Amino acid sequence: MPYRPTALTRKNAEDKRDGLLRAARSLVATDGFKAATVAAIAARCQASVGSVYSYFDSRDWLLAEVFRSAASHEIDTARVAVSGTGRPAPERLNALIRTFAGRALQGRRMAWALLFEPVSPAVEAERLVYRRSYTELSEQIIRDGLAGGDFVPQDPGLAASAIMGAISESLVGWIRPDSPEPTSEAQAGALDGIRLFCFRALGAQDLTIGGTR
Amino acid sequence: MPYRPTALTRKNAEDKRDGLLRAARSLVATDGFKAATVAAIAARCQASVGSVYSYFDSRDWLLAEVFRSAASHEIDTARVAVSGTGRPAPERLNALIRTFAGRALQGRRMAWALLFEPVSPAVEAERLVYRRSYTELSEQIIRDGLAGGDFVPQDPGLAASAIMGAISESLVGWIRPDSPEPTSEAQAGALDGIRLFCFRALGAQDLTIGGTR
DNA sequence: CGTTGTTCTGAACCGTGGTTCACTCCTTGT
DNA sequence: ACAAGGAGTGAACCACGGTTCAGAACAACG
Repeated sequence: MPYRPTALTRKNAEDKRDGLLRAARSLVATDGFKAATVAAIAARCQASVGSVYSYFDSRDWLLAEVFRSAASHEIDTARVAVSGTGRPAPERLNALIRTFAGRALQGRRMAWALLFEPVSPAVEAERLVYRRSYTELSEQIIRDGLAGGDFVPQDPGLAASAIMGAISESLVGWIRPDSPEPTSEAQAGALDGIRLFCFRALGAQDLTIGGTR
Repeated sequence: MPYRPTALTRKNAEDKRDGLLRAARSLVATDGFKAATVAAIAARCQASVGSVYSYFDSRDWLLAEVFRSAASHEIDTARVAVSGTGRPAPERLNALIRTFAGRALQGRRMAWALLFEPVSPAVEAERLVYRRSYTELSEQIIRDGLAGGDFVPQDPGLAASAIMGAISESLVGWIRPDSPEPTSEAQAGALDGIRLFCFRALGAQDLTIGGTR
């Protein structure tokens, strides 16, 4: 029954919307999509459940937007890391692996949410484009490497999928919600193992190209 | 209100239980765990919802048992396919890939259910041991191959995970519920691509060892 | 047949969390 | 001041499917 909003009209509507979005995102980053109930999101903003629905059509849309924003941030980061068509493909692939796996190990809960947590179909659709973006990034690098003779001939699409799968599966043990925080040595070791695995799989001649650093 | 059971007392209790299990399994094989509601399972056996609970403690347990039985059948098949400690590791790895991927492409809906469909935590726990079994199978082969000098030195655990991930991810596009049935040529092509990818990743010298057939 | 014990039945119940909407509170215009 | 209108509120609503349980249906036995 109290009415608290401190001098904000629809001028601040965008702010409010962003606030809800940020609240939801923070909940997801901490405890996954499951925990981002409408009630919890509203509570974070001292808002009411009902008001959420004046900014979003449904919880699904809200969460889809959260996913989209978080995912596109990840993708953008990766895209920057692998950019530079002139750079050697192995080096760029290494950058992709380092960025993808490194960031996942940093923000484990969010990575889990983005990659593995069961979500509603609406959010799953976003995940599909997210994964596909990564795979396409990888595929382009492989194509370039193929053209430059860095890798042995193969189907770039299949290779890209397999590589993303290999990385994901290697990661899943580390970022599973109830798994203990890995030591940084363990992380480095895993990361290097993944890199070697992928480089060998692609048939890169020099496994140290675009090496550890 | 009618009472239909045709002359069956608790002597046939096991049969009835099996019937429910089989009904559930068939529903899962057709439409996934989601579709295996208690009501649907009961209906398949001309049983009532309530009677299901005289054979199973809960739906979760029932589905966990369905998962266990289906999964262990898969694992057993794979175990047989890769058996023979004397056989060369590359050949055994190839058998694993062929069995795993081939069977998944055969029974796509069931493979989807076992590998990817979102399920309750109780069933997810079963999935964990299922995946782990496959990974261990793969890991053992890699260890043997390492000992025999078939593969280049590497962490067998990491390699096993990565390989399972590579296979799974390469498969997911083909067995996703709404994806079209792939032609057998496409299947063969994908399978061969996966095999080459894995062999290269492990650093097998002769990629044709344990080859297409 | 009655009695007793067992199994089956399915409508009602329940927990959960997204969604709605009649109402309240505040701001703005006159 | 007061009316109009927009924003916020949260309890009630709803959908869904798993779970329960009081009673019906049946078989076995005397």
